[in-house]
Amino acid sequence: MEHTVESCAKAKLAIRDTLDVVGGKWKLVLLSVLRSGKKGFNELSREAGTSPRILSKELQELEMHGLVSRTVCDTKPVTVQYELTDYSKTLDKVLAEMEAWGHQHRKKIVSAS
Amino acid sequence: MEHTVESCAKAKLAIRDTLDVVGGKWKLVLLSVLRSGKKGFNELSREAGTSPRILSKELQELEMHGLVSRTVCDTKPVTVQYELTDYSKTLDKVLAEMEAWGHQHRKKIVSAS
DNA sequence: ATCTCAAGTATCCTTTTTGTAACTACTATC
DNA sequence: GATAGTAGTTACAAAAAGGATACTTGAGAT
Repeated sequence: MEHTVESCAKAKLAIRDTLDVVGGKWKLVLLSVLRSGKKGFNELSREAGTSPRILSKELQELEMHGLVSRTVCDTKPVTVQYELTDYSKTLDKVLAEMEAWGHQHRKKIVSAS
Repeated sequence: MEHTVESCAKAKLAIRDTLDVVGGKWKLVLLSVLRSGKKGFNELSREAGTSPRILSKELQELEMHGLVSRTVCDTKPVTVQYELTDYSKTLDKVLAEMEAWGHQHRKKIVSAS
């Protein structure tokens, strides 16, 4: 892999595109949490640690981008299931690499102190 | 790889740690741009498309985290070289995966319209 | 009737981020 | 002396993001 000025312009664009979809404080965390299975709204709110307002907005955006599906279940009280889509699996490697990096970085920081 | 609730708590933390270091609009873009070689301040500003104010702040943070080195050269006008550190190479896979994803996502979107 | 629980929404406010544009300091050049 | 190029900083404003809390709606349980 070479790093010319032109190839970097492409890379820059791709990075930006990715950040537009999964950037911000919560989207990757939500995807990561949803990997352990489908979740209801409040359940997700608890596990991710987001307030309902934020969660609602983030989920709508993830749904728009085809990364999460929302299913209303005919139970009483009505429940909703949020679940990863097949397309979201294309992000698996990104998530895996970020998890791995975060993990090793924390170890590095801790051992240095 | 299994996705239990506990392993997801770990994953969540790691993702958060990563986002704390390279999250935001510019850091990954700057790292990506710097992959084509060391750059001066204004050069970086032009290529990345950031104003000096933002660039200055972002570079300081990247330097603090050991991802970028800053070298003052004894030229007239004084110039400064910003360069990737060895440690920043640990992010190569993350960057590569994000680039790949952004690239395929754009193709998908374009072909759908 | 009242309480509870689900999934959200509405309101309000604070913090963070981003951007613009001007300005500094230093030197070299015209 | 005026101008330009380097690397930033400062001041100010605008926008985006994030957070806390209360409220809504509908049905079942007490």
